[in-house]
Amino acid sequence: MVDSKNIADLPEANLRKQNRTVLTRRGLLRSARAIFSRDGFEHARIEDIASRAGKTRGAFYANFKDKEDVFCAIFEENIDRDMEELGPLVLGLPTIEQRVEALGEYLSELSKDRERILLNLEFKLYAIRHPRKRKRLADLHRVMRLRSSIPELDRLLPLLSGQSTSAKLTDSLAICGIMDGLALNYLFDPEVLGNRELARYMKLCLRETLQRIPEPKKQNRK
Amino acid sequence: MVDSKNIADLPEANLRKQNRTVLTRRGLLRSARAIFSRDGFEHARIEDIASRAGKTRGAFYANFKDKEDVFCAIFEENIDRDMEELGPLVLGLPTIEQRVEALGEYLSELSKDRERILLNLEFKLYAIRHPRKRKRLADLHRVMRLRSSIPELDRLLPLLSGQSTSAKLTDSLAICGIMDGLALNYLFDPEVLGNRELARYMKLCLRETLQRIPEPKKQNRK
Amino acid sequence: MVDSKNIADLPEANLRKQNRTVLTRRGLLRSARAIFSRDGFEHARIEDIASRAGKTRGAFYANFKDKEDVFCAIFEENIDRDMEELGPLVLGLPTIEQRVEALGEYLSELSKDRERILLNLEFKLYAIRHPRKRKRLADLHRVMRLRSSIPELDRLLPLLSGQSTSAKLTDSLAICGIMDGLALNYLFDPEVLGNRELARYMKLCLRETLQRIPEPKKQNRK
Amino acid sequence: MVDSKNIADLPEANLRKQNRTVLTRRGLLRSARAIFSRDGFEHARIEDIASRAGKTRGAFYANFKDKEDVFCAIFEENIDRDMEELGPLVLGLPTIEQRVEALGEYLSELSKDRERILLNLEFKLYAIRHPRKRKRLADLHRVMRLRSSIPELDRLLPLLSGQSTSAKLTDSLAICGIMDGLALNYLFDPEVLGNRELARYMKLCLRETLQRIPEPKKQNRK
DNA sequence: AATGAATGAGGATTCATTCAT
DNA sequence: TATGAATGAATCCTCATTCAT
Repeated sequence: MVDSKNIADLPEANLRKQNRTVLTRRGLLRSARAIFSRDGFEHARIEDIASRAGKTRGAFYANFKDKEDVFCAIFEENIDRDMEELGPLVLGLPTIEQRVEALGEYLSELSKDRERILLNLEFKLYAIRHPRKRKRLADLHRVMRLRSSIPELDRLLPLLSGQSTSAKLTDSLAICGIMDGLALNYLFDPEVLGNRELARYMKLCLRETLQRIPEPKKQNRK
Repeated sequence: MVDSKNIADLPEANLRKQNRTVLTRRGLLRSARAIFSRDGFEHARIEDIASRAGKTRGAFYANFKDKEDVFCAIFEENIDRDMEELGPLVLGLPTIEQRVEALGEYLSELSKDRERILLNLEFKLYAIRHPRKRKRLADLHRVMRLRSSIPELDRLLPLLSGQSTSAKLTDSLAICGIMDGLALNYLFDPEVLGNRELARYMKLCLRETLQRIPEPKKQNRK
Repeated sequence: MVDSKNIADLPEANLRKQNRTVLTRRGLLRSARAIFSRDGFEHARIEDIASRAGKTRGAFYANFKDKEDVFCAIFEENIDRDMEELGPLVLGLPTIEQRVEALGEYLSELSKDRERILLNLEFKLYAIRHPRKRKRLADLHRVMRLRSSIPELDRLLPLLSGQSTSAKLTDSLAICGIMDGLALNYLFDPEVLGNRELARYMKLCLRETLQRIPEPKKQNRK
Repeated sequence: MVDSKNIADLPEANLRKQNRTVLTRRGLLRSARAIFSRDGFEHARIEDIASRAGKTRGAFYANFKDKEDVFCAIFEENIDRDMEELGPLVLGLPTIEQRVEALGEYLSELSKDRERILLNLEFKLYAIRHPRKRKRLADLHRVMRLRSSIPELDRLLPLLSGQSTSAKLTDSLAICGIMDGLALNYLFDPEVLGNRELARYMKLCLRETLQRIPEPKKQNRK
């Protein structure tokens, strides 16, 4: 008796319930991004994260184990989202120089996404400072790189094909690093380090990276 | 006689006392660098800073107003210290390429100074996140740039002379930024982004910066 | 069915929760009175206040912003409570002299309420010493006077009706002042300044106050 | 040899030294009065006391055992100073009413000496709150009363002669109490409780006190 | 799943007091 | 006697986390 009622009821109720759950979690994640990027990991308060999402601490703890848990969840979420945008953007372009141009533009645009930049730095600093956890976090980051940049860059930038996977990783990381640094300093002093410079240096480094192997063919650069 | 003794005594005592004070302060500063770089500004504990210097919290508060005060003091101390090392190092070299080489080497070496890199990032993040204080901190940083890099780089790298001051600032900051980013990512994943790459990218960007104006002379690069 | 249960449940739960909150707050206030009066505002420890109420510091801070906050809350609570007792007590009596008698008795009784007296002094000293806040605190006290003593005394003591409001205020404050002083000194040295004297002086001053205007009618005093 | 030199030198040196010592102590006491009255006993900081006297904490501890020590010293100092001023002021007047008038004027004037009033209240509160020490402090206060007010009031106000010593004490204390209270409330709200009222109530109570025994002779009051 | 009261560890800061000079 | 660096106890306050509902 009870069952038959439940069988009919539950799916619908579950659906709604599940939906609400998903929405809550999503809201908390969005909120956490904002707070972490505004205040940094250490200074961020669970309560601020919850209340910005219109919830209370209880909701937070119903969805995440602790502060570090959301923190990681944020980056796991990022992994997939990122390059989905990059592929379509760059793949269509015919020449390397155009791709460099588009990619540089894209990355220097990213650099102005304050939230993203600060989260990224926060993540790396956190990973660096917690050696116990570094492996886990670095794996997470490595996964991000492997899953996203390489396959994509691979297809995007055929000239890289000659390199070993590890060399590609290195180059990707270097480009990320340069982006990190330029973006950080752009936030630090936008008047001095402006948009234009951001883009210029991004492209310079991309170009270098992409042409490392066929370096003698300098005529390509024209 | 008694007087003369007193006259002699007091300064001596003062000297010793002053000396002790200076030593304590110096010790606390050194310790603060280590702790801030290890734990980050927010997570750093005053007690850790004090006890690492063999002192107690009281000694800390006798020397600094609060955490932020030491934090700033560290960077004020850096300002003068920094480029004193750079001048002698590079000025002696005759050709630009040699200077680029030496400077790149120096900067990529700096990038491996974990403490320094992390402090730097910490400083910039802190400044970015505290707009009220950003002006003060950015001034501090600007002063650093203006006082050190420019005059020095100016003499070091005559090819820059043609640029406006603000363009020089921009370039300096960009180089710093790239260093920040590469260094951060080197710490984050030294296996993937190694020494060699660090130096390579540093030099690439330096070269670009230094040759922006006379860009046509690309044959120099060979 | 499930719905109806939920609908019924939540308010009930809320009620219980709210109740608990109110009880906690009330307990903390009661406790704060005791501690403040025992130790004085400055010397009072939050922890003592909390633990005397069977709670921890956290509970305290969940209910009050800080020490000053409870302190004010205590007096805000007093405002209403006070004269509720005075009205019934005195209004029933027919002659002025009886009222003076009853009021004097009441006030000299109050003077022996150690907690109350010490809190009152503490409050006034605090207000005097914090000019920035004095306005706020004096307002609080003024309100107390205006809301309670005046309307009440007004009805209680018709002979005062002829006076201006400000004169009434003055007289009320004077009576309070004399009570403060006598009570303080009673606590300071009960052997020397005893009950009887307390009452005697209270009544003397009341009589003076109440008869200031119709002062010629000295025969009433008999 | 040494002696002869010392014999000649020391007295002079001692004199100067002693002088300096006395001045230091005096300065610290004066400063302590100001600080205690401004901040209250608990909140007062040794360093504030010292630095207001142009000295450092060391000088303080060279002259006083601890905070409570200065606190008591202040009142011991007061004991003698006080009524020295009162005698000459009042003794010359012929009639009781004139003396009441003068005394009332004097006391209401005292009530406006902020420092004095606050110190007095602080002293009494402190004594009340430290039962262990209360005896000592109350003795101190009793001595003050016995040494100063009574003998003086005795001579000043011959009508009191008929009373027992303890009754005189009581009356003195009552008058002090009323002064305390009125003065406190005058500081608390000078706009409402002004000069005039202060004096009026002081005189009222004095008159009552002084005429308690010959109370029937009401015609004297005219 | 969500609330919000309560806990209690954690850490900043203050200051009376000591002590070497 | 006086200085001032240093100590360390005392206490405020914050906040991650738990838990009853």
